[in-house]
Amino acid sequence: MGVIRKTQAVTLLLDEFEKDSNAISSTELIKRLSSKINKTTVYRLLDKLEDDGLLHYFIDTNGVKWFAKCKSCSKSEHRDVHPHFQCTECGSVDCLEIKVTIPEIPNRKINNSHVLVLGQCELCLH
Amino acid sequence: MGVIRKTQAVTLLLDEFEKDSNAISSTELIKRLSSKINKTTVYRLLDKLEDDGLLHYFIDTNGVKWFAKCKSCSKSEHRDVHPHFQCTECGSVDCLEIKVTIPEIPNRKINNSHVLVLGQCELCLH
DNA sequence: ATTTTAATGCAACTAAGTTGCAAATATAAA
DNA sequence: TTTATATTTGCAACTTAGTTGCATTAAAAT
Repeated sequence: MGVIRKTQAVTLLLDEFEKDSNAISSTELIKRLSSKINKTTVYRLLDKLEDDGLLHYFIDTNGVKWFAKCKSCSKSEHRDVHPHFQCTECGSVDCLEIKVTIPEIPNRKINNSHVLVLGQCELCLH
Repeated sequence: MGVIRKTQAVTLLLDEFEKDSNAISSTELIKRLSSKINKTTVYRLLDKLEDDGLLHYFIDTNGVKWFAKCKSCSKSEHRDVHPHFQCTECGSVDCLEIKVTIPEIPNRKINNSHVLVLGQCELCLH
């Protein structure tokens, strides 16, 4: 897979991630773009852009999928594996620049890890 | 909420967690119990038992909800907040006894964190 | 300008989970 | 032990996220 053509839909979708530096949920994107892009296309593009290493995603505690721009990933590897933070009050999600170390585990091979930190964001702490 | 009566359905559901020391996905539970308990009841009981501190849950990278027994939680707090491991080959999930430390983050209050480690389990490494 | 192939929209579908309500069943009270 | 009360359950219908097949449209290559 992966995006091959720079279509209008690709541009519109990537624009949303330029406007919004935080993560955006797939359903939110579908709402925002509903007048311009069909939801099937949104889902397909998100998949492709993730595949290309332009976006990464993760799933929050409600099962909602969130996407955000990658900073240093490529098609061959998602190097940009960082923790995410979700505010339990306003629900907003963003990427954390911190490093979380997962210890070795006997008899298992660790390939990857997903860390979601829950708490109150800067705004909601007031 | 919370479970008040020790009904047959509660017993059947908890039995599944006695049989299986790993985590079990909600859909798997619904399948296993389909002849005995209605899916609505399964969902409702899982919620209640989670609320009571008998089970905890988390969501995997596919958005599937997994439940497992708690070891030291109570109704007032889920103390048993540990990482989970999912095998990328067979899909099985279990609880890890390791401790993962999340560093402080400026301007945010951390309440909780969810860590999902992905890799190959003991069996799939053979 | 024409051809080729990827991308898109649409409608119909699937699968997970939820809701309202009537019927069943635990538990408490008599 | 029977009766009353309140929780629990099953069912059917619904919601919401995401997927599939296919015909049409739009990039890009020729």
